Amino acid sequence: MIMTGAPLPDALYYLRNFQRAIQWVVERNHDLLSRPERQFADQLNALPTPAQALLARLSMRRGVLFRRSKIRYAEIEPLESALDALAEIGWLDTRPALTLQEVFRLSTRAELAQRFGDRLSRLTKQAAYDALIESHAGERLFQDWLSTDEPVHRVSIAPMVLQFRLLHFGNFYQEWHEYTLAHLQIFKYESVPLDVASRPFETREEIELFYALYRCYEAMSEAAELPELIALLPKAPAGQGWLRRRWDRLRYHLGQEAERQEGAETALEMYRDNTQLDARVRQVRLLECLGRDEEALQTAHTLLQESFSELIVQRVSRIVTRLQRRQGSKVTKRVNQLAWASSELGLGYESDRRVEVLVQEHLSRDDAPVYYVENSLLCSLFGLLCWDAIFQPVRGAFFHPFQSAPADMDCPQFVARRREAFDACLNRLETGEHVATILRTFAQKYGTSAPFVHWLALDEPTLQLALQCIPVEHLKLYFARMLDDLSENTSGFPDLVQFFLETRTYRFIEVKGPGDRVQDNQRRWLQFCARHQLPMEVCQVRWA
DNA sequence: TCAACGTGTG
DNA sequence: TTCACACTTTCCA
DNA sequence: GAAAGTGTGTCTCACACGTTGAGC
Ligand SMILES: [Mn+2]
Ligand SMILES: [Mn+2]
Repeated sequence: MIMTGAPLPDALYYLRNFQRAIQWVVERNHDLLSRPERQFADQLNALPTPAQALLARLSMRRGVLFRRSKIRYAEIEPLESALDALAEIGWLDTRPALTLQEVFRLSTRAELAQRFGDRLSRLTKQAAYDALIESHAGERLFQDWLSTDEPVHRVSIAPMVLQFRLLHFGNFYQEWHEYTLAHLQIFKYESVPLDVASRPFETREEIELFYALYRCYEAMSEAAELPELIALLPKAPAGQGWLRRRWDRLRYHLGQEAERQEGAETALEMYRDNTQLDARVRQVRLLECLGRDEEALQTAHTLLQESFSELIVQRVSRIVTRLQRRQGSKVTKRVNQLAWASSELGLGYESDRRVEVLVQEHLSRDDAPVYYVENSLLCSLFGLLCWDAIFQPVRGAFFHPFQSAPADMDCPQFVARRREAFDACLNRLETGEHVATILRTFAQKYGTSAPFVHWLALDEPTLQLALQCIPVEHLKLYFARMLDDLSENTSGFPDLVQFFLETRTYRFIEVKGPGDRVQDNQRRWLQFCARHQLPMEVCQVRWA
């Protein structure tokens, strides 16, 4: 009997997490699960604990093939019976046939050299593989490839485990480790109430669609040919949810790939009726490049009528101006462009330091410190103030405990769906509660993964200073514009901010070295600030 | 021999 | 699983 | 000035341990 005072650490912590995750999926997807999927969950429960633990362990490792000598866990004993239990129900193939490639992945150079000759030791593993693959096609047992007694096992149930992972997280990039990492507070997530109706997929078709989109993306990253990619593109999804946006994004990328592969017509097909505005702009641009001016103008005007986005106006009117000039017709006058403040500064060139830092040091004074913040300051203030709105438990937005953002963040209706909550947050600017709210959220949620908030870029004193020096009227203007379009207006903030302690004022400074120019999103902020008399200026640096 | 890299772990 | 920004070249009016 | 392509610094969990491959 062990009489130690300290509680023993749970050696099977990972199994508890694995079981909890599987259970999570079963509870929420009763109507969606196929018979084999339900059977998997039941069979898992029925397995002896060591066998369950072994499957959990192997599922968290990379790949599906493991050498017997690499499977060894202090808490899983006897290992043989755990292996047998998994093999018995067909979840583990104890004698899989392997390709040469798989053998290479599983073996060290020394072992391969012993089998294939010493000349291999002068080559890299990859070069040796390339030399051998011609003469060593086909599949064989590991013991037949190398002269060894050691077996290799394949986790043949892996696709099922992957399916449950997808049904749990709604993506492929999060893994079972999330449970451990969150438990250890290495990853911190906001806790949002989740009921049994919270799940990433509503229909079987949506699940299939996700796989299809994934396969198509994979093929694209492996530089597949255009016809193959188009064949992999699934049909338009029925709904308008997050999968539709992913589908449109995929089509946008496919269009770009098509342009690279000289498939202009295919590209146009991808951009047409695309709900991603990027794609529509690209459609106009491509028509312009093809010399189809009438179509381009037509599409441009439709787009400008449909969209109130400044980014669209900015990019499309540039194209329209060129088209009109080319056609010899009258060029529609641009709306008056307001000028922003701009100054010049001569500095000594230092190759090893960024120009932003040079300007920061040059301008910084004891009573007027300068910080290099770019987007981090205003975005963080916004994220901290609107924390409750962002993490409001809107139906369908949260479906597992490890989300750093609501699932519909990139949806155009994101703000509209939470209008009241956002208004309530912004209203704190009216009542003066915003300072307390921001500081409290900073202290309480520090490190919690969240959109807009850059924890490491800020500390409390800087936050305090910013809130003292930036008038609340200004914050209202900045935040209102950000809320107008979160995807377009949460970048492009200037490099530097300077706080004047005596007067409790501030200014933003965008640094431009020689050869650098104001970008589109920076220009939009500069114009907005010029229009509302907000202190944002450009500092042109020349090497003196 | 050793730095760089990959993998597994809590 | 990027993303935002800077830096570069090229083309055009 | 505009467009397109490329590069860079960020995101990095920290740590232990084994493997790899180039230089000695
Ligand atoms: Mn910058
Ligand atoms: Mn800059």
